[in-house]
Amino acid sequence: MTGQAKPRYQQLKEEIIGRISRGELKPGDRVPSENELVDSAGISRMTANRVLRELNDEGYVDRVAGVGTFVADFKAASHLLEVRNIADEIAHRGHRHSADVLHLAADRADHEVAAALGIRVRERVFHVLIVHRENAAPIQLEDRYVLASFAPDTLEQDFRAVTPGAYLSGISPLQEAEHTVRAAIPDEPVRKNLRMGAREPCLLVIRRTFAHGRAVSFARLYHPGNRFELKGHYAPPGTRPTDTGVAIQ
Amino acid sequence: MTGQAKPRYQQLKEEIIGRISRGELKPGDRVPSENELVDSAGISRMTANRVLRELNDEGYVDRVAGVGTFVADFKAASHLLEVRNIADEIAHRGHRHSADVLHLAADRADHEVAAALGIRVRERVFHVLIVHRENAAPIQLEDRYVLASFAPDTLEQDFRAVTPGAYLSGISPLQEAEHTVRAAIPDEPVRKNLRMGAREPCLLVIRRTFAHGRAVSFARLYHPGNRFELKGHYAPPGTRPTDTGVAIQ
DNA sequence: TGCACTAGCCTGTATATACAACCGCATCAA
DNA sequence: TTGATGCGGTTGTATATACAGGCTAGTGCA
Repeated sequence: MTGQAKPRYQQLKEEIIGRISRGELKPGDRVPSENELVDSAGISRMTANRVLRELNDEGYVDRVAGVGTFVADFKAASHLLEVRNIADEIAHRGHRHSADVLHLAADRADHEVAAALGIRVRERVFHVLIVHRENAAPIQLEDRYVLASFAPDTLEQDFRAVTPGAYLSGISPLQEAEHTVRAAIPDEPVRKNLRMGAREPCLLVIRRTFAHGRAVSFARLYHPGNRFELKGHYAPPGTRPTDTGVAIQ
Repeated sequence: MTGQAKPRYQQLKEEIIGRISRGELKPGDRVPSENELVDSAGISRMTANRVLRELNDEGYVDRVAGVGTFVADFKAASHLLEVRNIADEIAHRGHRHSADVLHLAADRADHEVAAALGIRVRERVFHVLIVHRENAAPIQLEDRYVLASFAPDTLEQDFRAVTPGAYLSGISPLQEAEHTVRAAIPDEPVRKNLRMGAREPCLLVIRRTFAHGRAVSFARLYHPGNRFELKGHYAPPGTRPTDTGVAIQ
């Protein structure tokens, strides 16, 4: 009824991915070598090689000949998941990033937030509101809700120094993301915080990120339409695509 | 001087990818089987298997046990490359797609178009302007320039039936895309064609697609901000991400 | 102390072989 | 005519083996 036995290389891949996503193996940790898998799992080295090679191809681990196999940093994936950390993005252009935390508290989920995070209405969630600036010009208003059980230390963070996205990635690799991009006319508070003109449109990115198979964060990212654009580049399969948010020059 | 000999499996992969991208092998065509590669390339079957398996993983080919290996339809990739064919997208929602061709001619490239396509200013390019509708409501204004040498039959196409994106994909698989997303206030002609209100923002997608390593098409896609949004979902590595454009309900 | 070398582990590639499952088609039997 | 059978080609998986090349730590020599 349940179906065929999965191939062994697939079973072992899933077991290792499971260990990574449950946090038993963290970025930088050593993964069993081919020979260790041969001994522990009773498979041939070619099969062990396939397990680790495919995990490498899929970005879960990094392999270094002569050294070993290690759980990958999830930075590359974060490009996709976070439209790249906005602080890194700004630094990459040689500009200066600064941020102000306008709000940081445990609030109650409204209907929209509850639906997005899969929790009950009025359940406790961490809520943070941050303005990000590039060389003093406001470029993003981040309105984010975080599942309290996922990141219990949220209220102690200094989000001027570490963006919420980076903080969340550090807790556990964010494995899945869903985002929606809209053009909209911002309401008064948003317009004020972004120093936008009266009838200027904004680019609104609504994002949910997932870890351990459930939504852990829900964010609305507002960007001034005349100073910001999203760029994406899709390269042929086999190479890694990149997505970035950039300020219009 | 030139460097290491590449591994044979890699050489063979590149040779087959080359045949696909030069159009010698078209979607649906049969790719040499593992045993044929064993004979023709003088390699072992395990190596031939790796060649075809990785091409399959990277989406270049489809493999069917007991039948053979065939060049893949590039539909899946087109989701990424074309923000999914808008006609398919609308049909997928059970709605009716219609389109009007407002302009279809060989025009001269201005500076922006010339730069985007890597041609000289005033060089001849095909220019097409189309309004796409979902159940009679205009949802996209497509302002596209196509490299004449790439698609010489452009002027004979009926773009009410086949979208330019689908037409171009049929000529040769589009292998690479670059896009920019902005929020903007449309100018008068765009606003009129999309039946948009006076101060309504639009979501503007600017896209270049590449084939054979060069830009072949440049398009500006305008969408009414209150009726359209872009959705993306990034799944864990190993699964294929999808990107779609959807109308707001 | 400092340096060169080597042993040992690791990944990367490649071969030869084996068995299972799947598919299409031709052949054969009812 | 219809249905069943089997064969050959194809992919999918797995093993055992081999050699090359990279890296590290420790050994031993100067």
